[in-house]
Amino acid sequence: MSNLAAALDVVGSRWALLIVERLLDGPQRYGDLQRDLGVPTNMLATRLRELEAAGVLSRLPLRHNTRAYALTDRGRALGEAINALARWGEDLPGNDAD
Amino acid sequence: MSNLAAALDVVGSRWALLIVERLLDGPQRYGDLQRDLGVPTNMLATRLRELEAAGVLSRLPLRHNTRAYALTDRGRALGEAINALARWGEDLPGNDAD
DNA sequence: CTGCATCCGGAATGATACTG
DNA sequence: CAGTATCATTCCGGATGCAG
Repeated sequence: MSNLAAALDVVGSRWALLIVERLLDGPQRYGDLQRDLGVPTNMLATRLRELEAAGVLSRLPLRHNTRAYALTDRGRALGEAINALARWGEDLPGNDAD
Repeated sequence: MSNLAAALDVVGSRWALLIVERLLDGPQRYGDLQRDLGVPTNMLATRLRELEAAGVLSRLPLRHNTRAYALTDRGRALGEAINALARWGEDLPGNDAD
């Protein structure tokens, strides 16, 4: 399996990269991600578990019943790929040239 | 919708980036992609149609019943994102450090 | 009130057989 | 060789329920 396939195996599912992109701005809580991305709650829970298992993010306990999700070093390493993809997305039809 | 979401809308489906990665080496024919990537034939046809519609690749007629798929400029612009993702994939568990 | 699990219908994906 | 048609399976998304 190629390295690209291995990467897509981890972050190739529907919301993974969007979640990581949001976390590049700093740790976020569950509800923040949910409202900000519009991701269904069950999908968010599933992706967060997978991304945590893959070492992309980790849970930071805040107070009881409240925690934040923060990128690990491996998660932050996705920044370049995410930025490259987002820049590519700028040139797609339907995006104003700003 | 963010630029990343727009990009994933085009190349976020299961085989899209793997197909483009393969085409970065130069134009390929249907059977080449199918055997090289192990992608199911119907998925390959679907993705090729979508990627062509999105302006990522184009068909090059070779002879009767034979054509090749080649990246457009927009398709080649995905190279950076793909390479970034592939480099990220190198550091995942299960990959030897070489 | 926030963080999740479960249930269920619909969409995406995959295996295989068949056609021009 | 380059696809299409069909059907099984798996994934996704919205609603709802429930625990801390």
